[in-house]
Amino acid sequence: MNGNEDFMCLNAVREALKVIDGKWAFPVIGQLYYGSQRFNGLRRSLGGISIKSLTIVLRHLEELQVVRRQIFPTVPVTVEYSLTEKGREYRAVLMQMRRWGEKWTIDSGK
Amino acid sequence: MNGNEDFMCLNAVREALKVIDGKWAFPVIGQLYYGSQRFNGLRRSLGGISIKSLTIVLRHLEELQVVRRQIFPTVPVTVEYSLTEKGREYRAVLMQMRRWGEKWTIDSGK
DNA sequence: CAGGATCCAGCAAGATACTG
DNA sequence: CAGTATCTTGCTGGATCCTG
Repeated sequence: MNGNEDFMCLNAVREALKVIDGKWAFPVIGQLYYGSQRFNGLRRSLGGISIKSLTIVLRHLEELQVVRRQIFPTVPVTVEYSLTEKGREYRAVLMQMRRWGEKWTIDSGK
Repeated sequence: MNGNEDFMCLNAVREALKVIDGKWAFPVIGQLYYGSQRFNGLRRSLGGISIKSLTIVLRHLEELQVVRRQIFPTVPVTVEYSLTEKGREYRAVLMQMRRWGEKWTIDSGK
């Protein structure tokens, strides 16, 4: 049996699943594809996200090294969020989702 | 602006995201790639899933037409779950996740 | 501006008991 | 075997107030 290869594969997929875990991870990443943005800019772009939720999802993505956080010592402080190389390459996953979605979605109006 | 194309794209991705929503969707799909299985067979394969959770995730995937449910009028009744074509082709998404995961995961032991 | 801290509602999910 | 029904709990995420 090749259970070990299966295991490696599972771990890799699980790592990818972590990235889009939670209600806001995908919207945030999608927004960051447009370029780096600041905290409150993201809040406005994303519509209804709470301060807490945005903080948490950004910390989470930072931990996964998908998002980079840069602090500029202005007054008041400026913080910019952007995708890392790892994050930009995640686009391949989302594009594959798009292909699948476009092929199989009847998109019944609405 | 091509905001409309963005919108179409977003919808397609969202559709794909629905498939792996929840704690058990991916494990169940992964298990079904091995072939069609019955309810209690799935339960055993998946380890710690509860009856209720398995029921819910299967209904959910059935709704998305990713999983097919077949009933055989034996005594007692036999119910088999398998992936549809739509479900099998979802593998492309998971494989892309795998590629990304293998490229970017340091896999620090553990 | 960019959060931290706290409180709370709602849902996801597990445990258990029962049914055709 | 393949679920349904019910109870309960833990976590997700929103609302609100406060800070450097």
